[in-house]
Amino acid sequence: MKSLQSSIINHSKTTKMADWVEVLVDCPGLQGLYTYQVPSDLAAIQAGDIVSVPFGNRTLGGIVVRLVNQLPSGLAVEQIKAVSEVVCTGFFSINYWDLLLQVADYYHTPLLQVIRIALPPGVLSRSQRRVRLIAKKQLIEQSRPQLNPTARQLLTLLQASPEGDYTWQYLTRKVRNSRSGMQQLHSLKLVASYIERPKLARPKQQQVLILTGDPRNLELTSRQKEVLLCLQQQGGEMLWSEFQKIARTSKSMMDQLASDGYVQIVDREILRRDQSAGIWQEHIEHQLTADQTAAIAKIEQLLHTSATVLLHGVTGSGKTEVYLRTIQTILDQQQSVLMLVPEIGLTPQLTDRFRARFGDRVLVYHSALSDGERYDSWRQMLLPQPQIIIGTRSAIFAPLPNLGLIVLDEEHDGSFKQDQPMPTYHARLVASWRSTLANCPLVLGSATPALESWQAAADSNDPNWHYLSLPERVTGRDLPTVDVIDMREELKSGNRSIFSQSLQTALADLRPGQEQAILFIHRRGHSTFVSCRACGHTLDCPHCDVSLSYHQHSVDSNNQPLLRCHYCNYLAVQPKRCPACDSPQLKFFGSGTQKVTEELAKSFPELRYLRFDSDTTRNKGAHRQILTSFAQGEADVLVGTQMLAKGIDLPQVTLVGIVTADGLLNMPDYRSAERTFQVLTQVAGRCGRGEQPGRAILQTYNPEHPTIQAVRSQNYQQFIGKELGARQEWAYPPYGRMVLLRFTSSEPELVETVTGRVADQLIAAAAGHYQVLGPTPAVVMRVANRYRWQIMLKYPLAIPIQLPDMATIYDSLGDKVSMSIDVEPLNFL
DNA sequence: AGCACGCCGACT
DNA sequence: GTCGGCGTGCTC
Repeated sequence: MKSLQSSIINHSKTTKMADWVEVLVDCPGLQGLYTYQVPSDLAAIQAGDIVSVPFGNRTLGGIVVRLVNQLPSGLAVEQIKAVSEVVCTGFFSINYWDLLLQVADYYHTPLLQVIRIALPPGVLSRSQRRVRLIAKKQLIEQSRPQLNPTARQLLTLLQASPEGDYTWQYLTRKVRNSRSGMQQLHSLKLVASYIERPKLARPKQQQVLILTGDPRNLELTSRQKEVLLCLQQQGGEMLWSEFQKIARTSKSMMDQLASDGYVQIVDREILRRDQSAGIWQEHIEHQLTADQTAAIAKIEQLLHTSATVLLHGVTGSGKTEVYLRTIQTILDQQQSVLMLVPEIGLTPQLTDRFRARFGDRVLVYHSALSDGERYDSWRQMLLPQPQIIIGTRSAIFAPLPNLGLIVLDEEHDGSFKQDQPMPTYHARLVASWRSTLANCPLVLGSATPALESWQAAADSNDPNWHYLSLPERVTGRDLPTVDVIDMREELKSGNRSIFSQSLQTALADLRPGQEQAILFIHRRGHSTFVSCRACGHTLDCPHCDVSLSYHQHSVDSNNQPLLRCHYCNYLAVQPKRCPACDSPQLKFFGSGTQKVTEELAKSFPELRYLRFDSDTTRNKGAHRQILTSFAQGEADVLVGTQMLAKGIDLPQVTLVGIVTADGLLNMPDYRSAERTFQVLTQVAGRCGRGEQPGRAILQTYNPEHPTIQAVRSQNYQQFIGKELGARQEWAYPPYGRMVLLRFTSSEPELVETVTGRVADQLIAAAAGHYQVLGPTPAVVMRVANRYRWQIMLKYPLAIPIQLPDMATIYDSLGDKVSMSIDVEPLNFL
C-alpha cells in the first residue's frame, strides 16, 4: 500500500498527452496498477478519469491514476491492451484526488476501497459476460442429439428466456459443470458470448420547452399567444410535464409551435432527488441575538481560509439560523456548501427549513436513497452552480467543485464515524482535511462539543481554530431545570414503579393539548454492566477505568459467571454480593421502551402516547411521520430512545423524563461519561423551547456520579475539565490515540490463536511507539456466526500513528480469518 | 474475483 | 484413453 501510494502521489497535474496510462483496476484481490495504451480518440484522458478496460477476458471499471510516457520495465508493448472507454471524466479535481489519497493513507485502506465509498454505485460497476443463442431454431434442433447433457440443459434454459440471452454467471450457477457444455455450444456456433457494457444507472430524460420566438407575433392564433405568453411568464423554459398542467395545453399544439420555430423541445437529463417535504416549512424571520450576529460576522470574516470554527451553542440557541445566514452569503458568492448531519431521517425539520429558505438548491444525500437517486444526486453535485448538500457522513465525499463552506452539525455525534467497512473514517477529520484542501472554513456546531473539538478550540495555540459561543436561548428562556431523582430512595420508600414520584406528579400535571412530554429510555442494547440495586455501585476494571462486562461465553470452572474487561482482558468472578455495601442485589441492567409505554398506559390512561424507537421507525418516512403527528398534537407523550436526542425542536414540549440514564453511563468504554453527558444534555434540551419553561427529570441509581451532576448543573465547562483530566491520566484520546484491530472468523479457536499471534508480532515490532492491549474477545463475541476478537494499540500523543508492516500481518492471517483496522475507534463493540 | 491451465482418479 | 474433479497462478 505504502509503495503504491508514494508512486501515485506525484500524479501528473498536467493534461499533456501520454502514450500510456496506469489504471487502478476495480477487481477484488488486486492492488497493483495496470498499464494501458491510450487510443488516439481518447487522447484527452486524464488522471482521475473513470475508464473501462479489458482485463483478462472481461471488461472492468477502473480509475486512471497517472499518465506515463514510458513502459514499466518487464512489460512488452505487445502485452499492452488499450483503454476501451472513458466512462466519466474531469470530476476528480486535484484536491479531491488528494483527499482520497489522504483517507486511504490515514485509515490504512486500499485506495480503491476509498474510491468506492466516494463514488455512487454504478460508476465503477463491472461489466458482465452474457451468453446468447445465435443459431436458427432448425439448426438447434438438428444439433440437439449430438449434445452432451450439460449443453442440453443450457440450451433449454436459453430457449426458455424470451431474449435467448442470460448472464454467464446465471447459467453457470444454474447448471452444474457447465464448462464442457458451454464449449460445445460455442464450437457448434449455437451460442455466442459477449461482454455487456458496464451499465450506469441511466439518468431519466424529460422534455423541456424553451421559448425561442416572440409570443407577440401577429401570425399566432390567440390561443397560441396565450400559451406562449404563459411560457414566457415562467421564465421561457419549463418542463413539458409541468407546463402541461399549468397551461392546460396539448402535445399537438406544442408540436405545432415547435415546427413553426416558436419553441424548442429538447430532451434533458432530469436528476431524480429526494423531495420529501413536510410541515416545518414556515420561514420565520427571527430577530438575531447579539451572539448570533457576532458568530455570523466572525465566520464571514474567515471565508476563503481553512479555519475551523467550533460553534458552541446551548440547545435552542439558534445555531441553525447562523448556518442559514452564513450559507446565504456563500451562495451569493457563487460557491457551494456541504452540510453534514448525523442522521437525515431524524431531522426532517432541518431539511424542511433549508428547503424553505433555499428551495431546490438544496440536495439531500444519504444512504437511504435508491441507487438511481444517489447516482443522479451525485451527477448534480458535479455541477459548478452554487448548491447546498445536506448529507450524512459519506456526503463528505460529495464532489462539489466550488466548495465554500463545510458545516458539521451536532459534531459530537458518533454517527460521523464509520466503523463497519474500512475506511473507518471520521467525517470530522476528513472535513478538516477537505477544508484545508479547498481553502474553505469548517464550522463544527454543537451544544455539547466532542472533547477533541473542545480541547483543540479552547486549549491549543493553533491559530486555525476559533471558538464561538451562543450561551443563551433565542427565546430568552432559560435552559430547562434538571431534577435528579435518586431511584434508590424510591425503592426504599416502596415505589416499585419505573416512574419516580416526581415524574408521576409531573405527568399528572401535564396539560394535554397545551403541553407535551418526552420520555427517554436508553436503548437496551448490550448494556451488560453489573450494578448494585441497593447502593448503585458498579463493577469496574482495576486497570482500565471502564466497567466490566458480563460475558455470555465466560464461566469459570465452577460455572460461576465471569466479568471481563474487554480492553485488557482482565477477568474476575462475579461477586455474589456487592463489594461496596454487601447487598445481594447485584444485577444486570436494562429497561425497554415497551415496558415504559405499558406502565404509562396503566398509570396515565388519559395521556395519548407515541413510541419513537427503532421498532416503530423501521419504515421509510416513519421518523417524519411520528414527529409530524407529535408536533401536530396528536399525542401528549413521546416515548423513545437515543433518536430523540437529535435536534428536534418542538415548542410545546415542557417536560422531559429520563426514565433511566444508567445504561448509558456504564457502557464499557472510556467514552461513556462523555456520551452520557452529551445525550442527556441534548435530551433535556428538547423541552422549554417555546413560550413555557421546561423541566427535565433525570432518574438514576447514581445521583452523585459526576457526570449526572454535570448534567444537572448544565455546566459543560466543568464537566469537560474533569473529563479531560481523567483522559489525560489514562492517556486516552485526546491525550493519546488508539487503533483497534478487529479479527473475525467462523472458527472460534482459530481467531483466538491467530489474534494472539498477531499480538505477539505487534509487541515485537512496537519499539516503544505504542502499547498493545489485548487480545480480547469483542464484547459481543459472536455476530452472525462469526467470532470476533480484537487488539487495541494505544499511542502516546507525541507519536504519530504508525502501524508496523501490515502486509506481513495480513499474510499471516490465513484465509479463514479476516482483519480490519479501525483508526481512532469510537465503537468498541 | 473469474478463468485458464494442468495434474490426478473413475468411466465410455 | 477421456471426462471432470480441484489446486495454482495470472490478469496490463
